[in-house]
Amino acid sequence: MNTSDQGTGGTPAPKRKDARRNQRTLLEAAAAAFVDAGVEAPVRDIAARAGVGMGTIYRHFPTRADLIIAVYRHQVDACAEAGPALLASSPTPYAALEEWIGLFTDFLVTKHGLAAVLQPDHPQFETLHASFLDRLVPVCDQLLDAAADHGEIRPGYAGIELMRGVGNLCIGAGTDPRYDARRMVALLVAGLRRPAGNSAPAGR
Amino acid sequence: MNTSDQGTGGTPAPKRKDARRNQRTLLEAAAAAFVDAGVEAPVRDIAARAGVGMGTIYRHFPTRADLIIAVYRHQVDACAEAGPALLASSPTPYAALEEWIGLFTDFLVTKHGLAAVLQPDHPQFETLHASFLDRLVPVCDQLLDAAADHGEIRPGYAGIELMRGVGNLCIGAGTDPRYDARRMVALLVAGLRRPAGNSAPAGR
Amino acid sequence: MNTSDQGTGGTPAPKRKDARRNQRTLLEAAAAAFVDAGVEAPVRDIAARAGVGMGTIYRHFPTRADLIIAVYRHQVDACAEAGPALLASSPTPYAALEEWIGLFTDFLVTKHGLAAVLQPDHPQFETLHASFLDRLVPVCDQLLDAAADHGEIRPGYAGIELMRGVGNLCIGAGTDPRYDARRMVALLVAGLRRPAGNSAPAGR
Amino acid sequence: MNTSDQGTGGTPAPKRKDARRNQRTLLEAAAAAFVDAGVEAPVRDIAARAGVGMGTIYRHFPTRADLIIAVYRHQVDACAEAGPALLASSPTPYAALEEWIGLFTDFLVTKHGLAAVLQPDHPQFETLHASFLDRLVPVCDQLLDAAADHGEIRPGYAGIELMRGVGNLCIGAGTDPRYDARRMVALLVAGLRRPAGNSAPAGR
DNA sequence: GATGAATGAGGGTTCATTCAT
DNA sequence: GATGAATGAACCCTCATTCAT
Repeated sequence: MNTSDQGTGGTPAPKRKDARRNQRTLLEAAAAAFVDAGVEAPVRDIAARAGVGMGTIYRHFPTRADLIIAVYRHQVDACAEAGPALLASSPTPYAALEEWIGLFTDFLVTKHGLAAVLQPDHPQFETLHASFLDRLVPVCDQLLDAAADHGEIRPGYAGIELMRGVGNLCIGAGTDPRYDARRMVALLVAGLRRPAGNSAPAGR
Repeated sequence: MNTSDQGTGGTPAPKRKDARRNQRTLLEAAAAAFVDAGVEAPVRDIAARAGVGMGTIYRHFPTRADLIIAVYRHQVDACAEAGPALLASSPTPYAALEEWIGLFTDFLVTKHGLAAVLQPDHPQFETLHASFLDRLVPVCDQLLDAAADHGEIRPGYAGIELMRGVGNLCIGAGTDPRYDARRMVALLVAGLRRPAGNSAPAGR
Repeated sequence: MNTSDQGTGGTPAPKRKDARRNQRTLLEAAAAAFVDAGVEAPVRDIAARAGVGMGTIYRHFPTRADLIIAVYRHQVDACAEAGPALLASSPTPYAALEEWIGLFTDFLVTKHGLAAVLQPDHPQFETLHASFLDRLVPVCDQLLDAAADHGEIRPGYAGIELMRGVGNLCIGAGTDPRYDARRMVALLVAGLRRPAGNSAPAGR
Repeated sequence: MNTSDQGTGGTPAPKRKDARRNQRTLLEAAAAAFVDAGVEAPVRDIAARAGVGMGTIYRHFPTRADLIIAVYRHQVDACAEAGPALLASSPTPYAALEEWIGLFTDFLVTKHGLAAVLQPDHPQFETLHASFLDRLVPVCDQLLDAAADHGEIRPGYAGIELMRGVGNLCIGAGTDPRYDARRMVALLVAGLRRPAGNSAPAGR
């Protein structure tokens, strides 16, 4: 596994040292701007925070999706890697699933505005959508399968839908004190549990 | 008691026949525009669809919130009224809850873009938020209470959070065939069920 | 002198009694609106104050100039009529002039925004300009001539320019406590006085 | 000490050569537009005249007040600087005052539409008002004081009111051949003269 | 490479004026 | 005649994106 940033896709790391430093500055500035103004923060603002010109941003990240992906890259990676680890260390697969979904939820909830990005509204965001989910969905699938095999949850649920569901539940988290995204996510995951006896959720 | 639009409040029906017809046209155009472009669809576009000038929209609906509320008014009313009816006709309160949430979900899923509106991001949307939720939350509370009293679900969940959760799950429904909002909503509602024995969802 | 409003021009008085009442209401509403928002007050506002439709205003006063003229008609008339009276009753023609200019100034200063109307900026306002000045300029000329004949002021100043000057000095009166239009008008009129010996104002 | 525009404050000169040229073009276009359409000339028109996009105007002059100030900056400065010079070179302070007011009048008369700006109507124009008057009023005060000390004029008149008065007299100059603003200004200044014997202007 | 100036589409809002009812 | 609904031109302002320096 080489160190150059080629894994799942994304912008290749630039050669020159100063350019690399520049890119890091940029990502930090973007992350900060995203926190304050959402992932749709004006390019000019991000550039200003980073102390660079707007052109520099466009050079490094031709589309906004590229920038967003890069900003959250590391955290997505960390989350992906946590999956197998949790499966190995948790008492049961379901517990691992709960834990892992919790990690993902924390990630989304903390990063204000990110969740909204997983919406396939804007055409440009397909890239983005794919980039995030391609990395995490297999992990989620693995956890779901393990829990299902273990008889803890009803089978037939795909990682992709669970991820999208959790993502959606996290939209707007933190803006309304009466809405606690984590509680709702917990409810969703609880819904997966094999019911005591009857009354399986229909799903239509 | 005349049939004109006096129910719960909102924009009073205009006097003149043509204006009334116009208002209806407007609402239909807006609904269509919302489906295609979300509730932030440009005023100009909505006016063009309706074949009227922009001023006409501003006359009938001074703020965007007024328009949105008016567009969904009837459906929200219908949904609110369905609650008690279902409670009376269903075998158990939980069944009524399931059914009712299904209605709400259908409403949101069909009206693409509406769900995004329940986000308390934009200040203007407080009005809107209130208008929708004030009407439906009490109904949901009633159903939740009944089901809890009946021992079918765990107590302690508020209508507001469930509504928000369901609303969120419906965001972007229909844009991705792999994501079925109704399935996820069903899962969420299933999560409310009193667990057979152990392992209550934590909720943090 | 007959009572029907035909003197200097303007809208002929309508025949029916209710229409005449309507017109009075309109003028009062317009006057009030002009005080609050200047002579450019939105037609809709004036109509609303008068409790009539906008169409009614357009019927009675096809152009804004017509309305403005009508609103100030009586006061302009009164001012015009005061000229000869003052000339007859004042100790000297100059005193009459001072007094009369004072009346005119009071009229303009009180009627916020009117002064700005005497500006020949907007083409439409020629009508207006003429209407006001045609009535008052001869009076002013008469007073100037009398004072000049009496040796109290330097000859060669026309009523039209003095009126315009006074009108201009009244623009914006009342918006800035440091600017007292009446003081400046008094200065202007004082400037007309035949100088003791030397240094006649050049005028370039 | 470089020549770039750092004097009294205002918009800093941009770094790039093309931007600087652009700014000049803009100022000329704005000046021309102001002459034709007043200081409220549409941003689009000014931009079109200058052959630039509207954004360019907003970049250089974020508010309309900034633009207006910049347009008249140099001339206001020149006028301000002329005051002390005239005082030094003129035979008497009153002569200097006459001369200086003449300069100010020429400035206003030539720049049709500027005078209207000194009206404190629109809130935004406070900035503007201040910017112009803060520069010139002290000069005028100095001249008034000198003339008063010299016994040439009656004391008690403030620069601010004289400036406003002159400004007002210049409104609409050049649109009506029968109105010569310079003549009226001369009259106003003549009114300041200590009267031969009696009859001081009242001022109310 | 980096910069940030310039562009201009895009969206909101107001209000004089016309004209169906 | 009176009404007030509808029209749409005219403005304002923002910001993604390009490209000269």
